[in-house]
Amino acid sequence: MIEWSDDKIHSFQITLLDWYDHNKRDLPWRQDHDPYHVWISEIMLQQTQVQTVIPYYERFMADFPTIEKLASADEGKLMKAWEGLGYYSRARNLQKAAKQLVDDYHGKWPKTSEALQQLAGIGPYTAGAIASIAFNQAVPAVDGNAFRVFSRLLEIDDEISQPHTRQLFEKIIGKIISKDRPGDFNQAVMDLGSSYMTAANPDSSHSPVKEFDQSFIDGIELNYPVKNKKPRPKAITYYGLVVRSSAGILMQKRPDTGILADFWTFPLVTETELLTFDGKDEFLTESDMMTALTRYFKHNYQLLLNIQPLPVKAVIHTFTHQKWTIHLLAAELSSKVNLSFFPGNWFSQQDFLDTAFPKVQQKMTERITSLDA
DNA sequence: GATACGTGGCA
DNA sequence: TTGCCAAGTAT
Repeated sequence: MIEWSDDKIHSFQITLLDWYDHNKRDLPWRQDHDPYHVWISEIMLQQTQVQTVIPYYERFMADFPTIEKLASADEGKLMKAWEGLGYYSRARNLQKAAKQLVDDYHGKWPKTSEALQQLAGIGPYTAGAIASIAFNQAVPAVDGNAFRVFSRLLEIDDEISQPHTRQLFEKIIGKIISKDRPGDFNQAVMDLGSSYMTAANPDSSHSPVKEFDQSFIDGIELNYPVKNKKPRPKAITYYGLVVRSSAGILMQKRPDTGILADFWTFPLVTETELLTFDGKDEFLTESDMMTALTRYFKHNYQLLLNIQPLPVKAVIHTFTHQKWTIHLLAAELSSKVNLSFFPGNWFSQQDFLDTAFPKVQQKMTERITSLDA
């Protein structure tokens, strides 16, 4: 790691901000510095690309234009607005924080990074972004761009996923950040990181700060940032049941913790769970599997099912840590049944239009729809 | 301090 | 198809 003199820091600030003034992206949330606008955009942009966020941001502002509207919003409507963006706890924390602001802060924003981090869903990065952009506080906003940009500029070899490394970057950037225009400085770093100093195909030779880029000068910019490899998603096989009645299709509410918390999906059973229930290591025939599934639902929910395979391809969906393969089966309820032991509801066509679903359920729904066509 | 938490794009 | 990336936070 190299260090910069005060003169070099000043020169870097001038160069970066001059480039930003002439080349900054025209984004919907950059029309003003309203903390509500900054906040919503920053939450949406977590682990999500700008082009994906733009239409969501526009719709969100039309639906929930103020903190008060967001705080009092119907949760189903809020989730519908977030549908497809992923990391859904972001949306739930958004409303939780809106209520905090209305109830505990009388609708007045705290203006320091430390105070902002007391709000649900706001961590060190987002707090720094809001404090600097909306309130002109000279604090760093260390996101993936900042890690990449400054690790390359200064050849910082620390592994960036280590929590301690964030503090190192905050300290370093805290010295380099423009004290006059901290918000523009932080945003300039982000624009730089998404243009000339990208992860895969950087264009370092045309970068406005190439003369400050030690790793480029040394021809080793792709060595930065230093990052650990992630484990591959764990493969999980599911059986998904399509149960129809005159009232609609049977949907099951997921647990309120874990992946896709509180979302509605077709009833799902993991192959592992079913094998354990059946006392087997594997199913030798499809018939054995369906027999076990029938017993499983009868035993756990008092549901009597007549199951048969559906002529559709398995649904494959990959999350960050799990890869699901879902085999779909048709199931008829035999005669009159009591659903009181089953955590589910019959969904009408209108329900399917009104409810927010995760992408993996949308894929399953498409399979069924293609059968009808 | 590892791990969980969604989705889409790209090579 | 697989791996990795894209403006992180919570536990």
